Amino acid sequence: MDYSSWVDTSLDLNINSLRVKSEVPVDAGRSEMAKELKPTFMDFQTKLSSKEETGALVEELNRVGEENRKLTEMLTVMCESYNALRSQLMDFMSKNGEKERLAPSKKRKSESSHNNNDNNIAMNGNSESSSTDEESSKKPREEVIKDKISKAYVRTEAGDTSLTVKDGYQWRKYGQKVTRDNPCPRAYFKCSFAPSCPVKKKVQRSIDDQSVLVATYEGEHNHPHPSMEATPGSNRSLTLGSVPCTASLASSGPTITLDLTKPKSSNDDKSSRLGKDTPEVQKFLVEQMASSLTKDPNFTAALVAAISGRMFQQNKSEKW
DNA sequence: CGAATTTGACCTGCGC
DNA sequence: GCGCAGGTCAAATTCG
Repeated sequence: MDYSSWVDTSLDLNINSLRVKSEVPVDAGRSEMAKELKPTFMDFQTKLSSKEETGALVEELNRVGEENRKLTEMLTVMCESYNALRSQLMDFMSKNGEKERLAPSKKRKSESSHNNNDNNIAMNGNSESSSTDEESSKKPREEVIKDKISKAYVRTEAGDTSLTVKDGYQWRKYGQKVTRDNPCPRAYFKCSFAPSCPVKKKVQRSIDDQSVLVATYEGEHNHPHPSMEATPGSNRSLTLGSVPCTASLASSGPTITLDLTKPKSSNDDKSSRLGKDTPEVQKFLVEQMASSLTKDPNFTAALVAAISGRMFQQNKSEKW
């Protein structure tokens, strides 16, 4: 999918007032910049009276504000596109899921209802949440963990045989089992960061692609994310609500695996939280934008020009 | 030596 | 009720 068609991340920052042309090749631009900047700002200083200068600054401020507004709109559009696409995906998967469920299976009920994830098109979630009070009294141990189930797909390096998914939390392994439908063993983890945290995690390699780890999270953490407290920014994973979003660094660059398999019908509040109103989502998108901005040589050049220009301007005004 | 992991035994739910 | 399969427990083992 071509995400670049949604939003043009190479932002046109309208830096023409500084005469740093975006068409100038980067390397040439950087060397030319020094030559170009001095006369530009000398002209800028000498030609403008203080009133004009104030006006220009106000104009600049307005322009920046306008761009800020545009960015916000772009972000909104992007989020809406994401939501639309997501709902389409849910429709598609629910149709497929029904087909699969119609097929007679000798497998256990629980397996067919929420564990048909072998082909990476998973319908996970709360299909069992309709259990009656009678049932829940029969199995009190399960009632807590059945409410929040999410999946994360994490690509690992080829030689990596460990079943560890680095999502920032501390996990204690308490079991491993080879399941019938997948020759790769499934590892069972409990969250050990907080003693009372009920969250469990199952990690198993995908039967289709053994380099992909499928992590199934059950329950919700009753404590803040460890990386938020300890080393913010050191961990490149975050959790969007109960939906994990895992970033792993590969040789070709960061791979981001989002769990989009939450059923639309269940947990409507969750679904809406995935939208533009979720601060985590906005933070994540802003980080993505910031990342793409800093990678853009034109933006970097413009930033250098703007900063050096301001400094030059300030030095001049101090001297005068 | 304490914490973490491994692994076989046991428990539980489900289909027949 | 029996067998199967997934999930959990806990003693043994490994690791830092």
